[in-house]
Amino acid sequence: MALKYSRQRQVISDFLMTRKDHPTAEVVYKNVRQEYPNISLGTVYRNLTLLADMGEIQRLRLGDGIDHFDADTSAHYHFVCSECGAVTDLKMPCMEGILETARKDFDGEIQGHVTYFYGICGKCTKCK
Amino acid sequence: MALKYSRQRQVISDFLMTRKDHPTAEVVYKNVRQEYPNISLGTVYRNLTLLADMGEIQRLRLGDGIDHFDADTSAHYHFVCSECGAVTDLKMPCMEGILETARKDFDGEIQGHVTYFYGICGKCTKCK
DNA sequence: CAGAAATCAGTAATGATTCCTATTTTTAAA
DNA sequence: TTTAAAAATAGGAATCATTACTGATTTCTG
Repeated sequence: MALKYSRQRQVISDFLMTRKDHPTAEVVYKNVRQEYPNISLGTVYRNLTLLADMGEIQRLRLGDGIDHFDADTSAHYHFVCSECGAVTDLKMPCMEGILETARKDFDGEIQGHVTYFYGICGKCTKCK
Repeated sequence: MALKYSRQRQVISDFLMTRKDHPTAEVVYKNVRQEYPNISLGTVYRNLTLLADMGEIQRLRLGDGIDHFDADTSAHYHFVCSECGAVTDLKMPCMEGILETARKDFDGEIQGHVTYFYGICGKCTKCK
């Protein structure tokens, strides 16, 4: 067996499942530390990467230069607020056909696409 | 007047226009240095940011953690090779309507979207 | 239970990018 | 053309997210 159980990985995974705000590694670290005070940041990073590689979580790269993590591994789109940086899910269907369109006249294999939307979130709109 | 002419910025801008491969700041630096030997990396970064802010070039964030720059400021999509990292333009129309779809049931202002495709480029496909 | 293999905590290293400062350029006006 | 303020530069230090390293600890299999 290559992958051994680890209490730390379990706690990280459990924490991520409770969140719908797509936290960063740093946020995961700070929260997990509440119940596991001497977990190290490196362990958080390593396990987030492991979980993502196993397909149990999703790593989101949304242009802010910081990786966000999402326990919801289904295909769905995200919105990023340019004001406060909040990341939220969008209730829109995954765009089928977009890959077909991209494949036209392309020399190579297109395997997937990344899409996210940006703008000002509801909360920030109201605060102005 | 706020923005003054700078020979360095001109050279950077000129160089970028000759390229269709969306180079990184580091690549711009190495190339520009051929004809401008003591330009500094900080100057390259500052001017790329300035040009992008002025809308004269485009900053591309394609998930590899390194910013790429594109002198073509028209709306178009990119393909990133997961094997070699090459970035190429796709000849597909900008997806109108995608913003409308995203705006449905969303509380906040959606201003735009970022989309890129990934897979294995033609060159890497052949080399296997 | 023992021993190998994986994981950990803590810390150092990395790499892209930004910031800082004394010096040099640019530019508009005298 | 000279001048002086504002902006830009070179070079290097600092930042920040992330990864790598290492000796100690935990997990698992027989």
